[in-house]
Amino acid sequence: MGRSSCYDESGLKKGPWMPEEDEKLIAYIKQNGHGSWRALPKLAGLNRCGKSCRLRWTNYLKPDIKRGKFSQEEEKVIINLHSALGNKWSAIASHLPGRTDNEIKNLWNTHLKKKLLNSGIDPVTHRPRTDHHPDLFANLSQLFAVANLNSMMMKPLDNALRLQEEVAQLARNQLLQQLLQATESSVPQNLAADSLSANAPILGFNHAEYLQPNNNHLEGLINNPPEGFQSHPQGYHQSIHPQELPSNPQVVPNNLPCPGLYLPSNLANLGIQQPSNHSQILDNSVYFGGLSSPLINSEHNMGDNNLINSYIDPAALDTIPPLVSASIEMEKKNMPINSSILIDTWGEINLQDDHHEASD
DNA sequence: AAACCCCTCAACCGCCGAATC
DNA sequence: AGATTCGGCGGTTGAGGGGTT
Repeated sequence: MGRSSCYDESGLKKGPWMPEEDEKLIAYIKQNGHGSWRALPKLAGLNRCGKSCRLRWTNYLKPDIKRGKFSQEEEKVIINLHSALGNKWSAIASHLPGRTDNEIKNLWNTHLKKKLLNSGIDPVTHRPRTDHHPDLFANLSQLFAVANLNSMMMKPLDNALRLQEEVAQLARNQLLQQLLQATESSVPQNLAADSLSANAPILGFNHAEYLQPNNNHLEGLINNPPEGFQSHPQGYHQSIHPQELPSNPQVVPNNLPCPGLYLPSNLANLGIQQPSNHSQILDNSVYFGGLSSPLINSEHNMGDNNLINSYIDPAALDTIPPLVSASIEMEKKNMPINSSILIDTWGEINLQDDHHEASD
Protein backbone atom coordinates (compact mmCIF):
# COMPACT_ATOMS: atom_id res chain seq x y z
CA MET A 1 0.00 0.00 0.00
CA GLY A 2 1.71 3.15 -1.13
CA ARG A 3 1.26 6.46 0.55
CA SER A 4 -0.84 8.85 -1.50
CA SER A 5 1.02 11.64 -3.20
CA CYS A 6 0.89 15.04 -1.60
CA TYR A 7 -0.52 16.25 -4.87
CA ASP A 8 -3.53 14.01 -4.35
CA GLU A 9 -4.66 15.89 -1.27
CA SER A 10 -8.04 17.31 -2.13
CA GLY A 11 -8.48 21.01 -2.54
CA LEU A 12 -4.81 21.79 -2.98
CA LYS A 13 -3.87 23.86 -5.98
CA LYS A 14 -1.75 22.31 -8.70
CA GLY A 15 -0.12 23.63 -11.81
CA PRO A 16 1.72 26.84 -12.58
CA TRP A 17 2.38 29.25 -9.75
CA MET A 18 0.79 32.68 -9.68
CA PRO A 19 2.91 35.73 -8.86
CA GLU A 20 0.97 36.23 -5.62
CA GLU A 21 1.80 32.72 -4.54
CA ASP A 22 5.45 33.30 -5.28
CA GLU A 23 5.39 36.48 -3.23
CA LYS A 24 3.81 34.71 -0.28
CA LEU A 25 6.34 31.92 -0.41
CA ILE A 26 9.32 34.25 -0.72
CA ALA A 27 8.08 36.50 2.05
CA TYR A 28 7.50 33.59 4.40
CA ILE A 29 10.84 31.92 3.79
CA LYS A 30 12.73 35.19 4.05
CA GLN A 31 11.20 35.78 7.43
CA ASN A 32 11.08 32.29 8.88
CA GLY A 33 13.16 29.99 6.76
CA HIS A 34 11.41 27.04 5.23
CA GLY A 35 11.42 24.85 8.33
CA SER A 36 9.15 21.89 7.78
CA TRP A 37 8.01 21.91 4.19
CA ARG A 38 4.92 20.01 5.14
CA ALA A 39 3.86 22.67 7.59
CA LEU A 40 4.94 25.60 5.47
CA PRO A 41 1.94 26.02 3.14
CA LYS A 42 -0.51 26.51 5.98
CA LEU A 43 1.80 28.89 7.81
CA ALA A 44 2.51 30.85 4.65
CA GLY A 45 -1.12 30.98 3.63
CA LEU A 46 -0.66 28.90 0.52
CA ASN A 47 -3.10 26.35 -0.81
CA ARG A 48 -0.31 24.09 -2.03
CA CYS A 49 1.30 20.96 -0.75
CA GLY A 50 4.68 21.25 0.92
CA LYS A 51 6.40 19.36 -1.81
CA SER A 52 5.16 21.78 -4.42
CA CYS A 53 6.42 24.69 -2.31
CA ARG A 54 9.82 23.11 -1.89
CA LEU A 55 10.12 22.49 -5.61
CA ARG A 56 9.05 25.99 -6.48
CA TRP A 57 11.56 27.43 -4.05
CA THR A 58 14.55 25.25 -4.91
CA ASN A 59 14.04 25.31 -8.66
CA TYR A 60 12.84 28.81 -9.22
CA LEU A 61 12.59 31.28 -6.38
CA LYS A 62 15.79 30.76 -4.43
CA PRO A 63 17.78 33.99 -4.73
CA ASP A 64 21.09 32.43 -5.80
CA ILE A 65 19.65 30.70 -8.83
CA LYS A 66 21.35 31.66 -12.04
CA ARG A 67 18.90 31.87 -14.87
CA GLY A 68 19.43 32.06 -18.58
CA LYS A 69 21.36 30.17 -21.17
CA PHE A 70 24.04 27.72 -20.19
CA SER A 71 27.52 28.75 -21.25
CA GLN A 72 29.80 26.52 -23.31
CA GLU A 73 31.89 25.97 -20.22
CA GLU A 74 28.91 24.84 -18.22
CA GLU A 75 27.89 22.46 -20.98
CA LYS A 76 31.37 20.98 -21.02
CA VAL A 77 31.28 20.46 -17.29
CA ILE A 78 27.90 18.78 -17.52
CA ILE A 79 29.03 16.42 -20.26
CA ASN A 80 32.15 15.50 -18.35
CA LEU A 81 30.39 15.01 -15.07
CA HIS A 82 27.64 13.03 -16.72
CA SER A 83 30.19 10.71 -18.23
CA ALA A 84 31.44 9.89 -14.77
CA LEU A 85 28.30 10.19 -12.67
CA GLY A 86 25.48 9.30 -15.03
CA ASN A 87 22.05 10.77 -14.40
CA LYS A 88 22.97 12.04 -10.96
CA TRP A 89 21.54 15.45 -11.64
CA SER A 90 21.80 16.77 -8.15
CA ALA A 91 25.43 15.67 -7.92
CA ILE A 92 26.14 17.36 -11.21
CA ALA A 93 24.28 20.46 -10.13
CA SER A 94 26.40 20.69 -7.00
CA HIS A 95 29.36 21.48 -9.25
CA LEU A 96 27.53 24.21 -11.11
CA PRO A 97 26.79 27.09 -8.76
CA GLY A 98 23.39 28.61 -9.33
CA ARG A 99 22.12 25.80 -11.51
CA THR A 100 19.45 23.39 -10.39
CA ASP A 101 19.28 19.70 -11.01
CA ASN A 102 16.02 20.22 -12.87
CA GLU A 103 17.58 22.76 -15.22
CA ILE A 104 20.53 20.50 -15.91
CA LYS A 105 18.28 17.53 -16.49
CA ASN A 106 16.25 19.56 -18.96
CA LEU A 107 19.35 20.77 -20.75
CA TRP A 108 20.63 17.25 -21.00
CA ASN A 109 17.40 15.82 -22.34
CA THR A 110 16.74 18.62 -24.80
CA HIS A 111 20.21 19.56 -26.07
CA LEU A 112 23.25 17.70 -24.92
CA LYS A 113 21.93 14.22 -25.50
CA LYS A 114 21.06 15.08 -29.07
CA LYS A 115 24.40 16.72 -29.70
CA LEU A 116 26.24 13.65 -28.53
CA LEU A 117 24.01 11.34 -30.52
CA ASN A 118 24.47 13.39 -33.67
CA SER A 119 28.19 13.17 -33.17
CA GLY A 120 28.16 9.42 -32.95
CA ILE A 121 28.68 9.35 -29.23
CA ASP A 122 26.46 7.29 -27.03
CA PRO A 123 25.08 9.68 -24.42
CA VAL A 124 24.74 6.89 -21.92
CA THR A 125 28.20 5.40 -22.12
CA HIS A 126 29.96 8.44 -23.59
CA ARG A 127 31.71 6.11 -25.95
CA PRO A 128 31.74 6.28 -29.71
CA ARG A 129 28.85 4.30 -31.03
CA THR A 130 30.97 1.49 -32.41
CA ASP A 131 28.88 -1.40 -31.23
CA HIS A 132 31.12 -4.05 -32.64
CA HIS A 133 34.61 -2.73 -31.88
CA PRO A 134 35.70 -3.19 -28.33
CA ASP A 135 38.65 -1.12 -29.32
CA LEU A 136 41.28 0.21 -27.02
CA PHE A 137 40.50 3.86 -27.50
CA ALA A 138 36.78 3.41 -27.75
CA ASN A 139 36.82 3.56 -23.99
CA LEU A 140 39.13 6.48 -23.69
CA SER A 141 36.53 9.20 -23.96
CA GLN A 142 35.02 7.87 -20.82
CA LEU A 143 38.37 7.50 -19.17
CA PHE A 144 39.52 10.97 -20.15
CA ALA A 145 36.31 12.47 -18.95
CA VAL A 146 36.81 10.72 -15.68
CA ALA A 147 40.36 11.94 -15.55
CA ASN A 148 39.14 15.47 -16.05
CA LEU A 149 37.39 15.26 -12.75
CA ASN A 150 40.80 15.79 -11.26
CA SER A 151 40.69 19.40 -12.18
CA MET A 152 36.99 19.92 -11.89
CA MET A 153 36.51 18.57 -8.45
CA MET A 154 39.34 20.24 -6.64
CA LYS A 155 37.24 22.91 -5.05
CA PRO A 156 34.37 20.73 -3.97
CA LEU A 157 34.93 18.78 -0.96
CA ASP A 158 36.40 15.75 0.62
CA ASN A 159 33.72 13.33 -0.42
CA ALA A 160 34.03 14.49 -3.99
CA LEU A 161 37.77 13.97 -3.82
CA ARG A 162 37.31 10.52 -2.46
CA LEU A 163 34.92 9.66 -5.24
CA GLN A 164 37.32 11.15 -7.71
CA GLU A 165 40.21 9.11 -6.40
CA GLU A 166 38.18 5.95 -6.74
CA VAL A 167 37.09 6.79 -10.23
CA ALA A 168 40.60 7.81 -11.24
CA GLN A 169 41.98 4.56 -9.89
CA LEU A 170 39.39 2.64 -11.83
CA ALA A 171 40.22 4.59 -14.96
CA ARG A 172 43.90 3.85 -14.59
CA ASN A 173 43.29 0.18 -14.09
CA GLN A 174 41.03 0.01 -17.10
CA LEU A 175 43.45 1.87 -19.28
CA LEU A 176 46.32 -0.33 -18.34
CA GLN A 177 44.33 -3.45 -19.00
CA GLN A 178 43.16 -2.12 -22.31
CA LEU A 179 46.64 -1.22 -23.39
CA LEU A 180 47.69 -4.76 -22.71
CA GLN A 181 44.70 -6.25 -24.45
CA ALA A 182 45.24 -4.06 -27.48
CA THR A 183 48.89 -4.98 -27.57
CA GLU A 184 48.15 -8.65 -27.39
CA SER A 185 45.33 -8.61 -29.90
CA SER A 186 46.82 -6.30 -32.51
CA VAL A 187 49.89 -8.39 -33.34
CA PRO A 188 50.76 -12.03 -33.52
CA GLN A 189 51.60 -13.32 -30.11
CA ASN A 190 55.10 -14.39 -30.99
CA LEU A 191 55.87 -11.04 -32.53
CA ALA A 192 54.61 -9.26 -29.49
CA ALA A 193 56.65 -11.43 -27.23
CA ASP A 194 59.76 -11.07 -29.39
CA SER A 195 59.43 -7.36 -29.62
CA LEU A 196 58.90 -6.98 -25.96
CA SER A 197 61.70 -9.19 -24.89
CA ALA A 198 64.08 -7.68 -27.39
CA ASN A 199 63.50 -4.22 -26.09
CA ALA A 200 63.29 -5.10 -22.48
CA PRO A 201 66.87 -4.30 -21.54
CA ILE A 202 66.66 -0.93 -23.25
CA LEU A 203 63.53 0.03 -21.46
CA GLY A 204 64.73 -1.33 -18.20
CA PHE A 205 61.79 -3.35 -17.09
CA ASN A 206 60.49 -6.84 -17.25
CA HIS A 207 57.86 -7.27 -19.91
CA ALA A 208 56.63 -10.55 -18.59
CA GLU A 209 55.53 -8.65 -15.56
CA TYR A 210 54.39 -5.78 -17.73
CA LEU A 211 51.97 -8.05 -19.47
CA GLN A 212 50.21 -8.99 -16.29
CA PRO A 213 47.05 -6.99 -15.93
CA ASN A 214 46.80 -4.85 -12.83
CA ASN A 215 50.48 -5.21 -12.26
CA ASN A 216 51.73 -2.55 -9.94
CA HIS A 217 54.73 -2.05 -12.19
CA LEU A 218 52.45 -0.52 -14.75
CA GLU A 219 51.35 2.19 -12.48
CA GLY A 220 54.86 2.61 -11.29
CA LEU A 221 55.95 3.08 -14.87
CA ILE A 222 53.31 5.65 -15.48
CA ASN A 223 54.24 7.65 -12.48
CA ASN A 224 57.99 7.05 -12.69
CA PRO A 225 59.01 6.63 -16.28
CA PRO A 226 62.03 4.52 -17.11
CA GLU A 227 65.21 5.89 -18.54
CA GLY A 228 64.63 7.47 -21.91
CA PHE A 229 61.39 9.07 -20.92
CA GLN A 230 61.84 12.65 -19.93
CA SER A 231 59.68 14.41 -17.47
CA HIS A 232 57.53 17.04 -19.06
CA PRO A 233 55.25 19.59 -17.47
CA GLN A 234 52.31 18.01 -19.21
CA GLY A 235 53.43 14.48 -18.87
CA TYR A 236 56.19 12.31 -20.23
CA HIS A 237 57.74 12.44 -23.63
CA GLN A 238 60.31 9.96 -24.70
CA SER A 239 63.63 11.03 -26.06
CA ILE A 240 64.18 8.75 -29.01
CA HIS A 241 67.56 7.75 -30.34
CA PRO A 242 67.78 7.70 -34.14
CA GLN A 243 68.55 3.99 -34.20
CA GLU A 244 65.32 3.30 -32.35
CA LEU A 245 63.18 4.88 -35.01
CA PRO A 246 61.21 2.30 -36.90
CA SER A 247 61.80 1.66 -40.54
CA ASN A 248 58.13 2.00 -41.27
CA PRO A 249 57.59 5.76 -41.41
CA GLN A 250 53.92 5.35 -40.59
CA VAL A 251 54.73 3.84 -37.28
CA VAL A 252 55.98 6.46 -34.96
CA PRO A 253 57.10 5.23 -31.63
CA ASN A 254 55.61 6.54 -28.50
CA ASN A 255 54.53 10.19 -28.51
CA LEU A 256 51.10 9.10 -27.62
CA PRO A 257 48.44 11.68 -28.08
CA CYS A 258 47.74 11.99 -24.44
CA PRO A 259 49.83 14.40 -22.46
CA GLY A 260 50.89 12.53 -19.42
CA LEU A 261 50.41 9.14 -20.99
CA TYR A 262 53.39 7.50 -22.51
CA LEU A 263 53.91 4.18 -24.13
CA PRO A 264 57.18 2.41 -24.52
CA SER A 265 58.37 2.44 -28.10
CA ASN A 266 57.84 -1.25 -28.50
CA LEU A 267 54.13 -0.72 -28.10
CA ALA A 268 54.26 1.62 -31.02
CA ASN A 269 56.05 -1.10 -32.93
CA LEU A 270 53.14 -3.31 -32.23
CA GLY A 271 50.89 -1.26 -34.42
CA ILE A 272 49.79 1.71 -32.41
CA GLN A 273 50.23 4.48 -34.88
CA GLN A 274 50.75 8.07 -34.19
CA PRO A 275 47.86 10.24 -35.14
CA SER A 276 48.41 13.39 -37.05
CA ASN A 277 49.00 16.50 -35.03
CA HIS A 278 49.36 14.40 -31.96
CA SER A 279 50.46 17.17 -29.70
CA GLN A 280 47.12 18.86 -30.12
CA ILE A 281 44.93 15.83 -29.99
CA LEU A 282 43.85 15.98 -26.44
CA ASP A 283 43.22 18.69 -24.05
CA ASN A 284 45.98 19.60 -21.70
CA SER A 285 43.79 19.03 -18.75
CA VAL A 286 43.89 15.32 -19.39
CA TYR A 287 46.50 13.73 -17.22
CA PHE A 288 46.95 10.06 -17.28
CA GLY A 289 50.52 9.70 -16.19
CA GLY A 290 49.99 12.19 -13.45
CA LEU A 291 46.49 11.16 -12.73
CA SER A 292 46.96 11.12 -9.04
CA SER A 293 49.17 14.14 -8.85
CA PRO A 294 46.59 16.91 -9.05
CA LEU A 295 44.67 15.05 -6.45
CA ILE A 296 47.44 14.94 -3.94
CA ASN A 297 49.39 18.03 -4.79
CA SER A 298 47.57 21.25 -4.21
CA GLU A 299 49.90 22.96 -6.66
CA HIS A 300 47.84 21.34 -9.32
CA ASN A 301 44.69 23.00 -8.23
CA MET A 302 43.99 25.02 -11.29
CA GLY A 303 40.83 26.66 -10.16
CA ASP A 304 37.67 27.22 -12.03
CA ASN A 305 39.37 27.89 -15.31
CA ASN A 306 39.97 24.25 -15.60
CA LEU A 307 36.28 23.68 -15.76
CA ILE A 308 36.66 24.87 -19.29
CA ASN A 309 38.83 21.92 -20.14
CA SER A 310 37.09 18.83 -21.26
CA TYR A 311 37.29 16.16 -23.81
CA ILE A 312 34.56 17.54 -26.00
CA ASP A 313 33.49 21.02 -26.81
CA PRO A 314 29.71 20.93 -27.10
CA ALA A 315 29.83 23.51 -29.86
CA ALA A 316 32.17 21.33 -31.86
CA LEU A 317 29.69 18.52 -31.60
CA ASP A 318 27.51 20.39 -34.00
CA THR A 319 30.00 19.97 -36.79
CA ILE A 320 32.18 16.96 -36.18
CA PRO A 321 31.75 13.89 -38.31
CA PRO A 322 30.30 10.79 -36.71
CA LEU A 323 33.01 8.86 -34.98
CA VAL A 324 31.69 5.60 -36.24
CA SER A 325 32.28 6.38 -39.87
CA ALA A 326 36.03 6.07 -39.73
CA SER A 327 35.84 2.54 -38.49
CA ILE A 328 33.30 1.61 -41.09
CA GLU A 329 35.47 3.01 -43.85
CA MET A 330 38.43 1.02 -42.64
CA GLU A 331 36.35 -2.10 -42.52
CA LYS A 332 35.26 -1.56 -46.08
CA LYS A 333 38.89 -1.41 -47.08
CA ASN A 334 39.55 -4.57 -45.17
CA MET A 335 41.94 -2.80 -42.94
CA PRO A 336 42.33 -3.66 -39.33
CA ILE A 337 40.65 -1.29 -36.97
CA ASN A 338 43.32 0.02 -34.72
CA SER A 339 43.44 2.56 -32.07
CA SER A 340 44.87 5.33 -34.17
CA ILE A 341 41.68 5.62 -36.14
CA LEU A 342 39.73 6.77 -33.21
CA ILE A 343 42.53 8.95 -32.01
CA ASP A 344 42.64 10.64 -35.39
CA THR A 345 38.96 11.26 -35.21
CA TRP A 346 39.45 12.71 -31.81
CA GLY A 347 42.04 14.88 -33.35
CA GLU A 348 39.40 16.23 -35.65
CA ILE A 349 37.17 16.93 -32.71
CA ASN A 350 39.82 18.86 -30.95
CA LEU A 351 41.09 20.62 -34.01
CA GLN A 352 37.61 21.76 -34.75
CA ASP A 353 37.31 22.58 -31.14
CA ASP A 354 40.37 24.80 -31.43
CA HIS A 355 39.05 26.28 -34.61
CA HIS A 356 35.78 26.96 -32.95
CA GLU A 357 37.37 28.68 -30.02
CA ALA A 358 39.71 30.60 -32.24
CA SER A 359 36.85 31.90 -34.26
CA ASP A 360 34.88 32.92 -31.22
C1' DA B 1 -4.26 33.47 -41.00
C1' DA B 2 -4.61 29.04 -39.40
C1' DA B 3 -3.06 24.57 -38.55
C1' DC B 4 0.50 21.83 -37.37
C1' DC B 5 4.82 20.53 -35.40
C1' DC B 6 8.61 20.86 -32.42
C1' DC B 7 10.97 22.44 -28.45
C1' DT B 8 11.46 24.09 -23.85
C1' DC B 9 10.96 23.91 -19.13
C1' DA B 10 8.13 24.20 -14.94
C1' DA B 11 5.78 21.10 -12.43
C1' DC B 12 4.09 16.60 -11.21
C1' DC B 13 4.74 11.83 -9.89
C1' DG B 14 6.49 7.89 -7.63
C1' DC B 15 10.11 5.94 -5.34
C1' DC B 16 13.81 5.68 -1.92
C1' DG B 17 16.59 6.38 2.17
C1' DA B 18 17.16 8.73 6.47
C1' DA B 19 15.17 10.41 10.49
C1' DT B 20 11.87 10.13 13.91
C1' DC B 21 8.32 8.09 16.64
C1' DA C 1 12.39 -3.34 15.63
C1' DG C 2 8.92 -1.83 12.90
C1' DA C 3 5.98 1.90 11.23
C1' DT C 4 5.54 6.42 9.81
C1' DT C 5 7.03 10.83 8.18
C1' DC C 6 9.77 13.72 5.54
C1' DG C 7 12.99 15.45 2.22
C1' DG C 8 15.22 14.56 -1.87
C1' DC C 9 15.95 12.54 -6.33
C1' DG C 10 15.25 11.14 -11.16
C1' DG C 11 11.80 10.23 -14.70
C1' DT C 12 7.99 11.99 -17.07
C1' DT C 13 4.37 15.06 -18.56
C1' DG C 14 2.01 18.73 -20.72
C1' DA C 15 1.16 23.75 -21.35
C1' DG C 16 2.74 27.26 -23.94
C1' DG C 17 5.62 29.56 -27.20
C1' DG C 18 7.94 29.82 -31.55
C1' DG C 19 8.74 28.26 -36.12
C1' DT C 20 7.19 26.23 -40.40
C1' DT C 21 4.03 24.98 -43.91
